[in-house]
Order: sequence, then C-alpha cells, then structure tokens
Amino acid sequence: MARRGRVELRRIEDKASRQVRFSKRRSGLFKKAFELALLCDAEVALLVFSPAGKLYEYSSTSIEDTYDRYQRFAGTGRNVNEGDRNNNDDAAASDLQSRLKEIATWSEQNNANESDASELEKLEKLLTNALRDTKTKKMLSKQNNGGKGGSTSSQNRRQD
Amino acid sequence: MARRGRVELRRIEDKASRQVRFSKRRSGLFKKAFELALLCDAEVALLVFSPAGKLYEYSSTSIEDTYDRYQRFAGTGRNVNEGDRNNNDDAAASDLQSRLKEIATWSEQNNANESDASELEKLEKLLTNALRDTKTKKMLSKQNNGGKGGSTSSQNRRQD
DNA sequence: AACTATTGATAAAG
DNA sequence: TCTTTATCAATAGTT
Repeated sequence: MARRGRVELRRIEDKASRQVRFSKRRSGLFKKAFELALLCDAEVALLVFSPAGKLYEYSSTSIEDTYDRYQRFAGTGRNVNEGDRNNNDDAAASDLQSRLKEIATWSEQNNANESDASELEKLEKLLTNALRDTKTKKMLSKQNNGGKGGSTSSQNRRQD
Repeated sequence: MARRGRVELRRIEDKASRQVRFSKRRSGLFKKAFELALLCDAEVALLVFSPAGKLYEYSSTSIEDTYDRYQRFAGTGRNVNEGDRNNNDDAAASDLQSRLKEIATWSEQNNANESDASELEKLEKLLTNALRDTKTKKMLSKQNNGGKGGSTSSQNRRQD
C-alpha cells in the first residue's frame, strides 16, 4: 500500500510514473521554497521546466531582481580563472562585510547621482571612522592581553 | 525533546533560531531541487540569498541558461532596460563607491569582531536605506521608460 | 484525485 | 557546532 523501500536516486523510466512524481515533488519543492523565504526571511528564486517544457516559477521578490542580484554577487567575488573553486562557502567573510560589498557593488551599478553622493559621503565618513576605531581598539586589546583579543582571521562558519 | 507541534508559518523572530533553521531548510530545499531534476528529468534553477546576503545556488544545467530560457519563455517583449546614463554623475559616484569598496576590503582583511559588527550594522543600515531611496528617486524621475515589471510571486498551475 | 504505509525532513535538546 | 531523538511532513504505490 505504500513505498516498498527507499527511493532510488535515478531517473524514473516509466513515463506516467515520472509525470505523477514530477507533479507531486514539484508542489513539495515550491512549498519548501516558499516556507524558506517566509520563515527565514530569505530571498528565493526558483525556476523549473518540466520534461514537457512547461515553466513553473516562484520568487519571494521577483525572478529578475534576484537574478540581477545573483549576477552582481557573482561578479564581485569571482575571478577569471576559477573553476568550481569557491562556490560561495569559503568566500563568506562576515555577514557585515559581504553586505558592505554588495552595497558597494549595487551602488556602482545603479550609480548614484551627485546629491546622493554628498549624502552618502557623510555616512561613508562615519563608517571610515568607526572602522578606524575598531582597528585601534583591537590593537590595544592585543597589547593588553598578549594578542588573545579576537581571532582576527579565518573563522569558518559552516552554517549561514 | 522534539517539536511540540506543527510548524508555524510565520517569520521566525529569534535570530539564532532563524539562522539554524535557514541552514537546515536550505539543505533540504537544495536536496529536493536536485532530486526533482534527477528523478523527473526536469530543468531546475534555484537561487537563495540568506538574510545575511550570502548566495546559494543550484542548477541542473546552468543558472544562466535556465534564466535565458525563462526569459524566452515568458518572452513577451520584455525590456532590456535603459542605457541613458548621466555621465556627470559618474565621476562623483564612482569616486564614492570606490572608496566604499576600499572600506569593505579593509574591513574584510581586518575582519572586525562581533561587537564591532553590531556597531557598524547601524551605519550599514543607514547606507542601505540611503541607497534605496536613491534608487526609488531615480525610478520616479524616469517613470516613462518602465523598467522591469516584476511578477511578484509564484504561479502555480495544476499538473504538467 | 484520494488514501495510507513508509520514508524523509527537521525542531528542539544534548 | 555536531549528533540525537521525537514528531511532523512528504510522498510512492495503490485504488
């Protein structure tokens, strides 16, 4: 009356069966995608073409926007001669810093005008100062406790 | 020792919990996407940005190819939008942005610790908002050459 | 399409 | 952070 065993991970040969499973699994996948976006506040874009060539899509914002963001993101971190090297895991750095990079990139591409720039200049100044303070603070704390202050590099987060 | 009841379908407020769940659900989603492609011979492209802005991607062929197919499919003369940039703005803007990039790079290399990050987070927020306002303002001032429309959500049909 | 027996996913705890 | 465990959720095969 139900499954006889584990699901085999290979292409389903029977056409009718494949069709039915596609339908069921597709619903499941889209539901999961929706839930991830809603529960975890993530930006999700999902495109599926059935074997018959029919399109199904979901996006928490818009396919176009998310794809654009993807391209910007990929453009920042990737070099010409990478292979399948760093997908996105070791590139992580800290949340803050990757977001800063995104903003910088976004800003560049959307290329703010002068009045925006003058507005932003102040913020940029604040940022610079804050970072300088950070640096100073870190140096001081190193001097005080023999460099134990904070692991300054290579902390690998496996989970995001 | 486990779930007490059904999963509530709303944004998870607790940051740590949301983080953990994102990680778990993300794995699950990608696994399902992979299985759908393999078992059912479908073409799948999936993009996910974590709340922190980190990118995760899967595609059975390639993101670009699938997106292209999507555009052709949805293909009713959709804009390749604008090319009217204002060069006057470019100089000032790019100057600002290159400095922003420098800051981001510096920040990355010196890898601020968590308390620093929380301090900076506020500033980053201001920056983000300022840039968003910029974008909005710009769109409004253009208004005639409609940009990307943006289908905001999913489209589900029955079976394929 | 609706129904279960099973496997699979996962939230909370350790 | 990784592992474990109790439950809930997805779904393969049947009707």
